[in-house]
Amino acid sequence: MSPMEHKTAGVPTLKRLPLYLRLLRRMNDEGQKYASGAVVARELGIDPIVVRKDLAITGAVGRPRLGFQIDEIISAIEEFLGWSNTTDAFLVGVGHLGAALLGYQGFEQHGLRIVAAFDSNPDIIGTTVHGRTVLDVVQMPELARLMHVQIGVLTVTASVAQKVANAMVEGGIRGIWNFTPATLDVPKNVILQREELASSLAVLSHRLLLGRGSD
Amino acid sequence: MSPMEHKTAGVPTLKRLPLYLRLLRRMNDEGQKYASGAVVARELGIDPIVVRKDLAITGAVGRPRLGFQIDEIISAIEEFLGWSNTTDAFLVGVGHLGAALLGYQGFEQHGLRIVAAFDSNPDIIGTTVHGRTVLDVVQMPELARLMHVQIGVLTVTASVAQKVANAMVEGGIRGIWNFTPATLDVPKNVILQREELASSLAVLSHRLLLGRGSD
DNA sequence: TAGATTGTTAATCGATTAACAATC
DNA sequence: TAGATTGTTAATCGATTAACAATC
Repeated sequence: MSPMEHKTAGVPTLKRLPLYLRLLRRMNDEGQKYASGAVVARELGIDPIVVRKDLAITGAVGRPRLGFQIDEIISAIEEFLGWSNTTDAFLVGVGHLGAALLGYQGFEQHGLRIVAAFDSNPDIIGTTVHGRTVLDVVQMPELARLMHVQIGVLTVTASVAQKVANAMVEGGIRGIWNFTPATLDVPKNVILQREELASSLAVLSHRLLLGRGSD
Repeated sequence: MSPMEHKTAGVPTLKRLPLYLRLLRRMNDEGQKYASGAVVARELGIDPIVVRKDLAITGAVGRPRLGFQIDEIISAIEEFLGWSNTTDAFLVGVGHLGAALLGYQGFEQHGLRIVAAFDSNPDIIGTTVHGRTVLDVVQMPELARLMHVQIGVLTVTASVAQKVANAMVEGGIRGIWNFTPATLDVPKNVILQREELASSLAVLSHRLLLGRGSD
């Protein structure tokens, strides 16, 4: 009940919160003042009880008959995820995927600002990709320390992933968003988030094989 | 026990299977003949009991003391995921992300071959991206039917996602890999796999906020 | 008041973890 | 034989689903 206390949520809940947030922001843009968990559930095709439990964990309080005041529930979710203030991030590896992520405008709405991009390829260093000059990766750890960068986005080839991850840790980076297939070894206090396309594809492939839809 | 019977696996298991597969292929390339679940577990930082259960579901049989014969276990996982034969896919939306996915060589190892790319932008139609000429999206449904394409990779902007998804369904596509933030409405027999970067980021952000590492 | 929605408590389900017998 | 590993059975944990009282 203390104001700054932070409940911990399960991974399934955390993964659903951004979906609610996106919908609620849209409803807010449309000028609506209240949103009920029931409506959110219907719109997203999620069980209403799940929505209620998820929203409850953010600490938001709804009103029977009306639902949640939209600006309040949006703030509650943002606070809970740490998205009320943007966190600075470095991106290392400006290949196709890295460039695509640099070009994605939506991250700021999710509390992430990629403030600089790095590569080791001399042909890429010095070029400008989506408004950011690509710097030499050797400068990365020092700059990370200087700028107190918290998150590293890792879009290099698998063979150098561990080396770059080490450099990120050296630079004081606390969370690594790993888009490579490499299994990384980092100190226990560093948070790893793996983005595994193969895993998603496996779920799709297996379901396709079973021939069962989204029921 | 019938030869073509297919057990159904939970999502967590399905997401881990590609990790095992990648490691086992590498061990195979290194000339190893046997791999124990224990070694796989150690290498990937996963509980050995989980690995044993996951491998068991593919139908593979190991030998005490030795482990699994590598070529057999690789085949078992591939069969289970439907990755022993590649499935043809169409990609629609050749923006930054679409181009990045077209450039990714690894999909064939995961049973996916993107055989054609489509867009609606006249400036992009006709250009060649990573060896594939971009076609007009109006041709997509007809070609999908003709070529019996099973999977559609959706990398368009959110505002046209539903329309393109409808066209994919019209073309007989059975599984849609949705890289847009849109919530899609498709017939029950069509399988949706959503790739939600915001969800991954939410998990990372929340953990960062709690200050707890990967323990 | 009547009715829809919240928030909580209980029941069910599935995944993870633990324990151990079987096997080579 | 001894010992490592498989495969199975049981226990625990957490998430989902169900039921219902409280509230505006």
